[in-house]
Amino acid sequence: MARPRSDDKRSAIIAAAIRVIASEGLGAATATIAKEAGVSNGSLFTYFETKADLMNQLYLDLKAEMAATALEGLPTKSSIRKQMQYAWSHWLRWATSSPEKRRTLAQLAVSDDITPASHQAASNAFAGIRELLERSRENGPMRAAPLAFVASLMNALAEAATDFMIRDPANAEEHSKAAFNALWRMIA
Amino acid sequence: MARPRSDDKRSAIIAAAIRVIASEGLGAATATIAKEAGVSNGSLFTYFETKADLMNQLYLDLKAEMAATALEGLPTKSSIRKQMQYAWSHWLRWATSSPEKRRTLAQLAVSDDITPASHQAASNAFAGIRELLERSRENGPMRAAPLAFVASLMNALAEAATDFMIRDPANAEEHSKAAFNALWRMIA
DNA sequence: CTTAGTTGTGTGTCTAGTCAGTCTTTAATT
DNA sequence: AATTAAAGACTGACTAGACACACAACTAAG
Repeated sequence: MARPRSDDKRSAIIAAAIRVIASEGLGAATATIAKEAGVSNGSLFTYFETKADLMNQLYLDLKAEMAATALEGLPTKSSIRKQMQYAWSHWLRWATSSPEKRRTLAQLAVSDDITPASHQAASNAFAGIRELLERSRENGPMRAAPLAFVASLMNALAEAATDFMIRDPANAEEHSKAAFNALWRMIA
Repeated sequence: MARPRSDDKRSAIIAAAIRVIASEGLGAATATIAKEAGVSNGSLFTYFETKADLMNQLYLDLKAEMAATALEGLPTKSSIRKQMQYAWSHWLRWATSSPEKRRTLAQLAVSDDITPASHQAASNAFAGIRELLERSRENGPMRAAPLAFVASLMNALAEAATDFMIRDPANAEEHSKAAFNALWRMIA
């Protein structure tokens, strides 16, 4: 061993990438990200082998943070509906209150250099939410559909609701509730 | 007047762009698109001032085609539910049977160089579908929500269902129906 | 004193858009 | 119908700039 890598620097690069990609899109230069993070161009590549590698790790970090936030403090003793509602509102609150993270995540989600493995891993991070969903729909009209299908629909609703909330922040809370009720009608 | 521009060439460029962007993403070089279209590098720029201009026109063309396909042959005498179901199935059928167009459209939809004006124009192309939606929800639980909000949710469901249908073509028809029923429960 | 992180300049590659010269079409004139 | 002139589309080599990543020199940790 010799000089160790610094977690701070890794975080700084990730944080910088979020800001820069949110404002410039995926075409953002690694040099710009490095500068924003306060490290040299070259150092970025000791923490991330390639730009694509950075993108993939960033994608995972954000997805994991999103899922964790949704489930943090979940009232596991309450009814399944209450639990789902809790996760939903925390999920959308995270997304609307971190617009840069959300913007960046949206870009990454459709990027060609996120590998299938990363998409898979991201989906695993959502296991907790999928479990809630499974219990929510178990007696509902979609009980026979593939869970992954129902999860896609839920995810799509969350994305769309978030977009709308960001565009119309004054009524954000209302939109969140309306979308949850819509989801519940759909699955339960 | 002198030598007129050829509609064929414009179409060839648009068609080539669909193919190339579907396979290489938005980073595709204009030279690649021109070659695929069988025109010279330079000619592309007599039909489209800039690459961004090409992207915007392509986006509009695709959105318009999608909306037109959904409403083509609409049984205007039938119940509103039947009409909506008709539009829904045609919409999803177009998207699943033109995977390159769909892939390209998905890329463009989140691209930074689609102008707000283009997004606006694309939304106008959906006026017919929005009208169906308005009538569908007029006595339903979302009657008080902004129509644009409900439209976003519907659009999100359509996108998600399409993705799933492409990944699991054997059960495509089933997924389409399941998603429509989900939509209907949500709004009507 | 060895190992490995750090730096920033360097480099090879790639790309959007340009341009000088050429070719095609249309319209006017004979 | 034949000739001519003007407009402007067509071409592909070219340019100017950007970018991901390599590297040689240097520095800090153990």
